[in-house]
Amino acid sequence: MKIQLKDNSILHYDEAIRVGQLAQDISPGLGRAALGAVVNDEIKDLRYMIVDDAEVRIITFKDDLGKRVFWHSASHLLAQAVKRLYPEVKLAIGPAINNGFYYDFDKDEPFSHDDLLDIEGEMKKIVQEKLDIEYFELARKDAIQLMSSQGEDYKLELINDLPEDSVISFYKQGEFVDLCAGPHINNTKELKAFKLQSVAGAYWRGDEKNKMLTRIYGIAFPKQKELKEHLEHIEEAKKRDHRKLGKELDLFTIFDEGPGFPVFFNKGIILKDLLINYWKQVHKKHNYVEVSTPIIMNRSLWETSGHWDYYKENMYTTVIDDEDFAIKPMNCPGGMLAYKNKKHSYKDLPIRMAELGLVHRHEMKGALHGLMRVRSFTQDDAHIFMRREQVKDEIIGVMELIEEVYQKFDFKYHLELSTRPEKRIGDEGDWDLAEAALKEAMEEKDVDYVLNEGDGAFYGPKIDYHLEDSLGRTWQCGTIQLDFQLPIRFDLDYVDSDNSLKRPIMLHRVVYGSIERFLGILIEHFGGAFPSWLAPVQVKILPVSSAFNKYAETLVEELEGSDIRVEADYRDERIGYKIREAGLMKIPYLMIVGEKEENKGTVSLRKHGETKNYELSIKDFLETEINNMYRRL
RNA sequence: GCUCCUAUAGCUCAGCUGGCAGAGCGCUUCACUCGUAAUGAAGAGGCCAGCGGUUCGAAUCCGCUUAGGAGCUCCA
Repeated sequence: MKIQLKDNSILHYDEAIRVGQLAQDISPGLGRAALGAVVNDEIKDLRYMIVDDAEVRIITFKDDLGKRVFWHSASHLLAQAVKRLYPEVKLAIGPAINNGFYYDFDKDEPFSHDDLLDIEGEMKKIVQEKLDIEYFELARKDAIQLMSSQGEDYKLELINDLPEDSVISFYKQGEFVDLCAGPHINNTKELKAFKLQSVAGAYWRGDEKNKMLTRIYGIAFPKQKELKEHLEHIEEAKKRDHRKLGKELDLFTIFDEGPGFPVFFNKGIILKDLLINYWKQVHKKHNYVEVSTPIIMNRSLWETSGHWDYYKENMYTTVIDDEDFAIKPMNCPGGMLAYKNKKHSYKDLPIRMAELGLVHRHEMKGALHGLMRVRSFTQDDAHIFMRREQVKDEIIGVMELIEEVYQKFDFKYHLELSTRPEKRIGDEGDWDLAEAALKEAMEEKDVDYVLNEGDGAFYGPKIDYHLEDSLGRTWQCGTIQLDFQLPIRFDLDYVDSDNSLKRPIMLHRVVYGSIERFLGILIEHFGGAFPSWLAPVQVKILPVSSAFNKYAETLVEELEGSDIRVEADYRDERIGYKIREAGLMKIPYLMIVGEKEENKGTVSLRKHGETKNYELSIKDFLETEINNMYRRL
């Protein structure tokens, strides 16, 4: 007997029986429950069946939901093993995440590396025991009794927070029972390949006022081969780490003498300058004007802006002539002064006032991360002052600018919209207007976004652009934030057509976010092998022996005359050695020159990542390669 | 800031249960004048992150500090 499902998948007899049986057990109140993992003979792929109300769907490990189900079950496997080895440990929560799963435990002594190996061993045993993973429900009273009998205080807290009428569901495998909404795979035997990766601290319910629990992270796959590939992929990704490449490629470093304060070397500065030049070009095109405001300003400015009261622990302060001063953590107050410097007409708006501003913030030391999170960075800021009816178009304009820049670098990114938080200022009408403007802008641009309800700044809602690093961690770079607070605090105005004074609406926005963070992303994105327009050294000339150094010098001059960033390696080293070294520095173009080339007035061109050689003249090189390169600009 | 882990030559790392500080790369010098990813030889280079403790004796064990890493929290 076979059953045909909605998506035309075929189930075999015993699987179908199981579907029928389990479907009966599912309570109507349950959103969905996993019915089990089966191996489809034809597709040879691990599959699960999910009942979504009445609809039966089949998902596989390839689906995002399939992965989450699988990893969630792996987290239960982890918890079961931990409870067997350490019965005194209390369980907190154990969800699937984007790349694996974790489980939070409350344990007096932290887990050591060896403990992880023991736990993995116990997990393997449980897999071999082939325990069915069973679903059941309890009335609130019984659920509380069960969890308190097991001393699971955290689970009790979770149950108590569930709404009165909600179904309280559990999953059971062997002796192990866990409060859980599911779904899960149906038997521990499917969890064939897993690895516990790390131990970390994490606050209970993500609140730093709560107790810090011990979190174990892990990853699991249906097949050993997939696990191996995944772990290899991580190792490869680590080679692209911008901190490692920053050192290897001589771009930047961070000395112990200045934690969080990066030091850029010449090649890093070239990259920064290229980013800045491109930025200026794009902003000019989009009709921005540029200003520059001081790094240090007095206390009264920061009191007006509110930073002195609300942001003080992140600010570096000093005393000059007995007066308090602060080093700016943000550029906006300076921008407000620049706007206020003269009266504005409604005809002047929108004013798009850009500033590459160096800001300093006293970030917590544990938050620092290479160039991604530093204490001193350059924001590619701009403040747009506009009339009410210009808001949506200005937002769209900024979105288009950000897209233009990110596309140039082929970046993968996603958008997040954060709306009004509980603690906020300003009247509801302004919030309505602002949120509507952001939403409309995104709808008009037809972009997907993640909605973070209640996650906006206290002064206004925002759109954030998140970019991925080599390990898939995302970093907020671009942001568009509406702000009602500062125009009021600084009493900004413009003269409207009826000669009345009106308050402009302001938005803050950054495209790169910070030059430093963006550069970090950029380094990891290209793995240090920058496209030729960005490479700090574009061409390296390698004479085969010192007899050809003279010829190399003439080539250097010729290329420099065409504004190519060029170096030559005049050392008495073998050509193979020079090529290897230049290759490790990921220089896009190597020009090898010896007797043959000198006689013909050519070079032997070798492109990064290729072993082929092209013999051509500098003139041809400039006309083909370099023209191509700048055509992409 | 919190939890766990880490710190040995410029870089990457070895150094077992405490007993004279090691390698490769890089650097310097010499020889080779070289044809597409490492020429050979010699040499210099270390208060084993810092401070304290245990010990006859500490790179090694313990504590504190500093810095780094994985997360959490917070943020561009």
